[in-house]
Amino acid sequence: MASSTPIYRDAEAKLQHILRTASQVFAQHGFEGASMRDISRAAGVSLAGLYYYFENKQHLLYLIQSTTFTFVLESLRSRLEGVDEPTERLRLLVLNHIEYFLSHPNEMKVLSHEEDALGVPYSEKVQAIKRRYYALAREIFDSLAAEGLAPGIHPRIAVLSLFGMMNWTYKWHKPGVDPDALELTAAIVGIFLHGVVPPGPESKPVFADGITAGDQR
Amino acid sequence: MASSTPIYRDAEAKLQHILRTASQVFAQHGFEGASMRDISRAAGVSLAGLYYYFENKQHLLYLIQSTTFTFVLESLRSRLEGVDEPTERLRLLVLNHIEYFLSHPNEMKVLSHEEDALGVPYSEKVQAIKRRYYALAREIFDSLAAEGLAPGIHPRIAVLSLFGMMNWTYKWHKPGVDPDALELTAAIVGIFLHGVVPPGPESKPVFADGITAGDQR
DNA sequence: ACAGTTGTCGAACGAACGTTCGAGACATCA
DNA sequence: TGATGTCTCGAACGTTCGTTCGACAACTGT
Repeated sequence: MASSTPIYRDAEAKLQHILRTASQVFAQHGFEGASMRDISRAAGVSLAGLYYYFENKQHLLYLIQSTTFTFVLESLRSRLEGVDEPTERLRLLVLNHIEYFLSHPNEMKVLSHEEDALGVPYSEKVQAIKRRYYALAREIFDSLAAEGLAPGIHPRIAVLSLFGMMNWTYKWHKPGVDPDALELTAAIVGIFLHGVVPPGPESKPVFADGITAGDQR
Repeated sequence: MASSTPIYRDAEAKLQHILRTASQVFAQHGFEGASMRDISRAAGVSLAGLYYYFENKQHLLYLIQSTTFTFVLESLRSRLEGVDEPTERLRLLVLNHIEYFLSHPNEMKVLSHEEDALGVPYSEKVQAIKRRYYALAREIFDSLAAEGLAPGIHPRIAVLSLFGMMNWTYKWHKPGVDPDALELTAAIVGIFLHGVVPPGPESKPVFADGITAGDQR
């Protein structure tokens, strides 16, 4: 059973090409704003020819989101292997995320920006991957928190704030002028772990009632 | 000249009603995904009747973004008046932003999500407000930084990371289950200033090369 | 009572949309 | 050579899109 591989002349490669091109078009005009004609023109495939590779426009978006998200998740899993130190695991989470963001900006913009564009049944499948990804991040954070946590930090909010810092980058990061993945990762991890204020002898915690301790200095 | 007020039977109020309703529809389906017919139905105005209040769909989006952004900016300015302490000014920035996010989720989602949906000439006007808002935030941060900054923090990245934490909230915040504006503000300011790790005698700075200082404990 | 402005709407416009269909080109293996 | 599966496409389908137009009611100031 050596030659049980499917036919595949180069259909698989062409699908990947279409997915990459469609990501670019979706990133530029949004899912609803981009037409199948835009994609067919950009990919160099006839309008009808596109439908050989997927069932409809939603399915196309699903393919992009699903493969992108799966790759990011699996890439993180493999990087995490054999690493136990919680801080380093957190750094790998951020690095993996940021690296993919900067190297595949179109795909990641589509992933971040078109979350709600998918309808059932596609949405559930993507949600499932997202939940696994979040659970892994949460697990990493909880290990870190076990070593000690600043007072008043809710784990859920901490993790979502971290994702906020990471996912927002697609809105402002300009390759070449802004820092690369390694430096940006260090910056975000630094802020997340220790904040922007240097550790001092007298700390000034901020309470929910708005009173800042140690006002006069 | 006491009765020099414009005619305004209730046109201004009705425009506000349409803007609110349209924000809701845009927030739900996205700018491109929402049709003028959706908005007319939701607002209880005929399709043609909408065009008495604005020139076209883009103008409608512009009105939403412009008034929302202007309100947030002016609201922040007035809160900042007479407050000099940098930490408290930063807290007011976050509080103002988060409060409006939680009290006007539709408008803020449209503001965050449909940044690129506007074309010239509308886009430039909104960009101008955004630049003023960012400049004010940057000014607040720089005052804070003048009192001391953790090593390796780029101001631009710090401010944009803060905006990331704040602006990402619309993707996950569930009213009633997640914290209210005051508490959420305290959480975000706390992370931004001091991070999630408690201040300890031996700090563990993270360098760009990925080596964590003080590995063994 | 009249003229003018403000506000509202049904009906229609051309354009663009996602999707389908049947035909045909090309390669494969009998 | 002929049958079969893979891949591609022009042309068209019905629907929905943003926008416009002309008519008309209601209110205003004279």
